[in-house]
Order: sequence, then C-alpha cells, then structure tokens
Amino acid sequence: MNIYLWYMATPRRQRASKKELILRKAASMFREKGFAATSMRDLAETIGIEAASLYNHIRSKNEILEAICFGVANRFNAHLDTIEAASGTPISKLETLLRFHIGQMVDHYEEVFVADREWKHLEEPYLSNFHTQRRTYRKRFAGIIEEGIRHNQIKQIDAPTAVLIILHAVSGIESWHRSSAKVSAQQLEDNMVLILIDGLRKHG
Amino acid sequence: MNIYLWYMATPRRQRASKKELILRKAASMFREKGFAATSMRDLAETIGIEAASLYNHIRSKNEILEAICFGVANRFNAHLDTIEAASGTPISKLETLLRFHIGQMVDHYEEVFVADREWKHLEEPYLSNFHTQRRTYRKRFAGIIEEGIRHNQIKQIDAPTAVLIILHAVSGIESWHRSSAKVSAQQLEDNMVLILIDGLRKHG
DNA sequence: CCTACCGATCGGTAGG
DNA sequence: CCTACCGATCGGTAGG
Repeated sequence: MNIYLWYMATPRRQRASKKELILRKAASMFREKGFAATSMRDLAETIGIEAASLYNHIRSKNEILEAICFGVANRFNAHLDTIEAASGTPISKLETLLRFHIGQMVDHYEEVFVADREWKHLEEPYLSNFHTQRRTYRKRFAGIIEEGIRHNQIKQIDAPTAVLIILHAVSGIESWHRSSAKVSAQQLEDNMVLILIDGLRKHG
Repeated sequence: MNIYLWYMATPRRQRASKKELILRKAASMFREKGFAATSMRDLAETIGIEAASLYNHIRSKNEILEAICFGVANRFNAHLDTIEAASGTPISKLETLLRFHIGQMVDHYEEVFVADREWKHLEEPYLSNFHTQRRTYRKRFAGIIEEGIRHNQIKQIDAPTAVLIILHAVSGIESWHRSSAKVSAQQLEDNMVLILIDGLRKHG
C-alpha cells in the first residue's frame, strides 16, 4: 500500500508550514538552552513527533541554525540598504537604524538572539560567510557614524566602538523582554534612543 | 609501592595551581566554544593530560562553571559594596562603576564573559543562587541611577532600562578585545564613558 | 597521573 | 510519519 511513501502525497503547503514550525520551535529552544545543549530529541518532543521524523523536513541540526542565522542577516542587510539609499542626516539615519534593531528584537527576538549568540556553531562555509556579513554590516554602520562626525553632528569618538556599544545595548533587550514588562516597547525604544543617540550627539 | 597513591604525596601548592590552570583553560574554552560544546576530553587535551585525570582536581564539569561564575560574581558584589559605602555624587559613582566593569572585561574577560553568557548551564541550587545575585546586583545598580534622577543629575529615564543598556554595552567589549586592537583600553574606556554617561546626564 | 571501561545520549540513517 | 538501529561521543568511575 506504499504507506511509507506518505510524504510524496503530502501537499507542499503543509510541509512548508511544518518546516516553519520546526524552525520556530528550534529558535525558541536554541535561545533558551543554547544550540549545543538542545538535542534533536528535545526538539522533536516539543513538536510532538519522533526525532527521526524531523529529517523529513530538514537535512540536519546545523541546517536549522543556518536558516535562522541567514534569515535574520538578510533582513538586517536589506534594511541597511534602504537606510543608506534614503536621504536624511546621519543622526536621523542612526535613529531609524536603532529603532529598527529594537523593533526586530521585540518582534523576532528568538531568531535575532540566536543569530547573535549562537552563530559560532555554524559550520564552514556558512561560518565564514556569516562572520564576513557581520563585519561588513558593522563597518557600514560605523560609516554612518563617521559621516555624522564629519558633519559635526556627532562627537569625536571611535565609530567602531560606538557601533559595538549600540549593538550590544540593543541585544540586552531580551533580558528585559522576558522579565515582567513594566515598560512598554514604545517606552523602551524612546529610552534607548534618548540615552544612546543623545550620548553620541554633539552638544552645543 | 603504592604508586597509585601519588596524589597523597603531592604538595597542596602544586595541586592548587593545577586546579587554577584547569579553571583558566576551561574559561578560555567555554568562552570560545560555549560550555555545552566543550568536552572534558577537549579540556584535558589542552592541558596535556587524560580526561580521567581532571577528576583528581575537580569534581565535575559543572563545578568548573560554578567556580568561574561565583568567582566573578563575588568580585563584582564586593566592588559594589565599596561604591555604595563611598561618598560621591551618583554620576561619579556611576562612572566608577562603569570603569570597573570595563576594567574587569579587559583584564579578566574570559571569566567575565563566561559568567555573563554561560551561567544558564549551572545546575540547582547554584542556578537559582546566581540568578538571584544577578537580579540583586542590577537592582542596586539601578538604585544609583535613581538617586541621580532624584538629585537632578540624570535624565528622567527608566533606571532598569539604563542598567541593561550599560551592562550589555560593556559586554560587547569582548568582540573588540579579540579583533585587531586599534583603540587602547584607556581610549575604549573614555569612549564608553563619553557616550554612556553623557547619554544619561541631564544637560542644562 | 594512567588504562580500561560504564551507561547514557548524541545526530543521523535504513527501511517501510 | 514510525520503529529499529548505527557508530561516535559524552561525563564520569574503578582501580591501581
């Protein structure tokens, strides 16, 4: 009866959504326990299937990490393209960028967190690829700050250091996000903009 | 000839330093690969002994993590005690605290990084204990900021958010520390103080 | 400090 | 989608 060929009869739409479910649950578990400490059996149990069945949807544990990391990287790169192409002062670009980072952290923080903290578990050639994209992104980010310094809008500081401060400050949102939320997302964003952008700004 | 009782004849001084060597190498590997992805065989090989021999110096893999995490926590708590007991304005206390964090990150960044990022792999009751210490530390940190707000030295911002920004900004130093160091530790410290403290300060 | 080894668990495959 | 299973590797122990 060929019941072992069930997958050939399974509609593509269903399989795609099952893969998305796997990626979503995996991101949640990788964030919580770390990539290395999450077993495929843990993940399968969360989803409600046997570990072996995962491999009908994904090729390997590492492929899951790749999908998460490059999905996030693509979104950030695309947004930076937009920012660079748009008009506006360096300070306003920086504020837009900062608010985008915060928004991504609030809306997709499981994936963003994993891409930020667990990417070192990628295998070659993905590891090198991701590492390069990361460096490039930070250089472009620093470029905007340097433009602001040239335009006398931003203090004479080391731009790469400022980028690290901003990026890591934003990555701290997860702790907040998980704790009892006394501050709304909007208030958080405004607080961060107030502290970070104002810290960069050159005061009369 | 009782050669299997070698350890009874081993001077305490030597054994202590071997344990310290294990802790130091472990911190380095936990930082680089993560706690879960570092095996006791990896660690033993780095040190130049067999995995089984590690257990003459430490009780378990988790005990190593405990030693690292609580060693770091004790230093930060002790420093905060000093800060709180000292005289000075909230802003100057904050600057001292920030410079201490940066100094710890530069001088002991392997241990500090591990305590910050890998502590979730602690087991009970250490996990709860560490988690509580962490929350308490942040509350005391926020208390100093709140004092600055009351004294009209610091902007009307959400103090816990400001703490997260500062702590995570500092934790970003490792990326910088490992990359080609174009900026000296002193310059880094000054840049961070300039951006973060100035971002908090209430301007005329 | 080592050799020899344990049971548990890992990511992944074969086959239906 | 499952059962049954693989070789590799894990943290850790026994014993000398």
